[in-house]
Amino acid sequence: VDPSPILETIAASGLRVTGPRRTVAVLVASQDGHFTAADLVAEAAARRLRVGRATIFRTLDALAAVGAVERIDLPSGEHAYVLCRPDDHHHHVVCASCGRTREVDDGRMADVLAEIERLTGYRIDSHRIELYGTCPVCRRRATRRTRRVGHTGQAAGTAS
Amino acid sequence: VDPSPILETIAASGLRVTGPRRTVAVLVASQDGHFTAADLVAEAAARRLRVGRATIFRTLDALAAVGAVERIDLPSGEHAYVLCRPDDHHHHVVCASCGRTREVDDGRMADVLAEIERLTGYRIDSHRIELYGTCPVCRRRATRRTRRVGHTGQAAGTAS
DNA sequence: ATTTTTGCAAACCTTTTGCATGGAA
DNA sequence: TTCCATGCAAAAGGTTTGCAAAAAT
Repeated sequence: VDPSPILETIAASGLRVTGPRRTVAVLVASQDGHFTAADLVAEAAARRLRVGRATIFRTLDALAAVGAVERIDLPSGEHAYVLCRPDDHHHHVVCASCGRTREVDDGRMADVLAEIERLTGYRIDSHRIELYGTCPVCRRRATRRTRRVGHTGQAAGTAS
Repeated sequence: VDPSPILETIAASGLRVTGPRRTVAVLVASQDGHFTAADLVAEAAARRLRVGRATIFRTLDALAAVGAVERIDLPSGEHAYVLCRPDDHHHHVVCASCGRTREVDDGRMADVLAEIERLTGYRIDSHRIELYGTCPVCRRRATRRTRRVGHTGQAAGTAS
């Protein structure tokens, strides 16, 4: 994918567009699905792109702050990131099998939240909604395998 | 609060009810709002209850596995736990100011998820939904303070 | 010029693990 | 008596930080 939008977001936020940040943007743009800071460190090493580990962490923080990526927590508790469009409000569905994510928009979620505010008296300032499942591709694969060997697939962990 | 339900859940799950686990149950039951493993370690030390750090981590894992507590991730990325009724499906609203949590039930969330499955083709196996906001008590406090000094309160971070 | 950013390495924090001992069922 | 659970201390991760040098505006 093209890293330019990430760099534009950085520039638009008044942050400096530096060499290392370009590198991180390229790495982020080339991920497909979610990725951890460690993934980027490893891939930078593999591609012989020299960026300090601290810079990767700091850049990911900055990107999350400006909305170019979102920090998510996998059911395992690992911290991961996903690339996303900065603008509108959305959530991610994460495939437990291949890690690919897909954005879904807020939809009627807002109504549900409004009702919860009414019921509890809390003012809800922010929320974190992460959905885990199996994407169509992996599902098809799993089905095929099931037919052959009776493999039942896997269920992800947390269901809060 | 009363730690007995926690111990009963442990027993009902075929785990052993041991001294250290009783201690952890008491600590958990006395938390109000969310708490981290470190909180329990600190409080155990303060109350001069001798439990190994590893045991606290292991017991929290076990409690989460049997549904006596739920592991959540705060907007800051910290791992925390909240006490909860094991049985039915629910979510937590966490007060960003005082940390108190309140359970809300699934409600129409299930419908929303079903629609998302339809739209994306993903099969959703599990989800993690955490809501952050301000509870009625803190909200009142914040308002009072605002009137006096123009304090604007705080917004939590992540809004996925 | 000025201010931000980087890289490195060390520091920090949280969580896990090996293993011998102790305790529940 | 037989496993399961504990404690300790060490190890393992993951993330942050201080600081001098380098780069961006």
